[in-house]
Amino acid sequence: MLFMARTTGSHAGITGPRVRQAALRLFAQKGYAAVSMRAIAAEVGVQAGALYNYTPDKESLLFDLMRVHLEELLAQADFGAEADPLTRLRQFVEFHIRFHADRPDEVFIAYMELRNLSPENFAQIEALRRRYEDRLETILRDGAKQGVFAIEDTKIMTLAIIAMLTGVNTWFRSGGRLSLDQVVAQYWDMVRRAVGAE
Amino acid sequence: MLFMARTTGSHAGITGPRVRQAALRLFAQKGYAAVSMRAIAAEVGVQAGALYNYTPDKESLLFDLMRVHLEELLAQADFGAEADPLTRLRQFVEFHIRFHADRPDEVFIAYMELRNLSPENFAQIEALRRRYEDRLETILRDGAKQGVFAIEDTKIMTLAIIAMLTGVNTWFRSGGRLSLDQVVAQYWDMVRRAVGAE
DNA sequence: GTCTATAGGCAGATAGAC
DNA sequence: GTCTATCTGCCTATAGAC
Repeated sequence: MLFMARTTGSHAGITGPRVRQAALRLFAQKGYAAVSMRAIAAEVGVQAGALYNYTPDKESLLFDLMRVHLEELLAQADFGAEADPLTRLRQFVEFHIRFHADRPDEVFIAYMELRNLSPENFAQIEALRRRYEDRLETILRDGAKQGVFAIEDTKIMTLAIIAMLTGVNTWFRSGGRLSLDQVVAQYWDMVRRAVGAE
Repeated sequence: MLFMARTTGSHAGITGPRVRQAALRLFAQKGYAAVSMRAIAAEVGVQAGALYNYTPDKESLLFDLMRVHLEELLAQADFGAEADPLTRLRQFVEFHIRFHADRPDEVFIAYMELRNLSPENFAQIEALRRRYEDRLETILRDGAKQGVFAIEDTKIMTLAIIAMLTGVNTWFRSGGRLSLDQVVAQYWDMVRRAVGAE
């Protein structure tokens, strides 16, 4: 048969993604603990029991959203080690701002709902985040070693830069006073000065 | 009578503060939505019904914690307008780091639990926070006007500095690798460079 | 794969005794 | 001011029909 008979309901294979998307939106809007499985089911258009075909429990839903988000972050955060540190730092700043501005809900959840993970899942998420921080710290250390940057403590500088850049998400709105290009340019100025380049 | 008879139980006047302290600790640790009135009561050592002698409802407990925190912040954030902008900026950086490091639970709640406020209460809290941001923005604008700072957009610089400084709370632990004095010194270096001073 | 029904438990808030 | 008892309702997760 070239054309397979549709199963009843014909939504096989798409409900799963819709469940994750509904959970993402609601968790970001109201907070994990304040969102019931019934609310997620209602957003998808099914009954609560049906959700358990796609997740073993509510926490796994949260964990998977965080894990996938951070794995995508790591997959895309590639700053060629052959380039000079100043170029790599500029690439990092631009990448971080754009990636996070594109995913406000994921970013919000990944920072705000860590308390709702089991210790094992928490450790996994923290390990992924740590790997991302290490990408920036490597750039800073390379630059400091070559004398391009003047940095007293690369660990603090790493955390300070990430906090500053991630803060963009709390106020940036597409279509507002500033374009994302302008935001990137201004934060790049601040970061370049902060590391003592040029 | 110079000496008043004690009322039965003799705790009149101290249960209220203990309720707020228990709520603060539990909200910060587990999140507002995940903490029940029964859990707060257990921490204080009373039954759940007794809490309603001290708060009309659960949300008021949260709101009052945030409001008092931000009012204390504003009351202490006084940077003499007569001094030069660079000195006032240094005072701001030191004050912000120390004040926030002293109150990790209050800071956490005031940033993470905004979603659980009614629209009216949310607006009040945001107004207080905005007043605090304005104190920094005024310093930056004065410095820019006098040519002491080189700042393209004072609003962005304000938010970037506050995000960077508040980020200290996510990793700083008293007794760790760095003293708070060292942290203050390093962040002051970064901020001074970021605004283009000297 | 989705439904209905339900088990078993906890939630916020209130009433009335002491 | 605190207690016990309770109202009313929602919670996560599972069982079994279709």
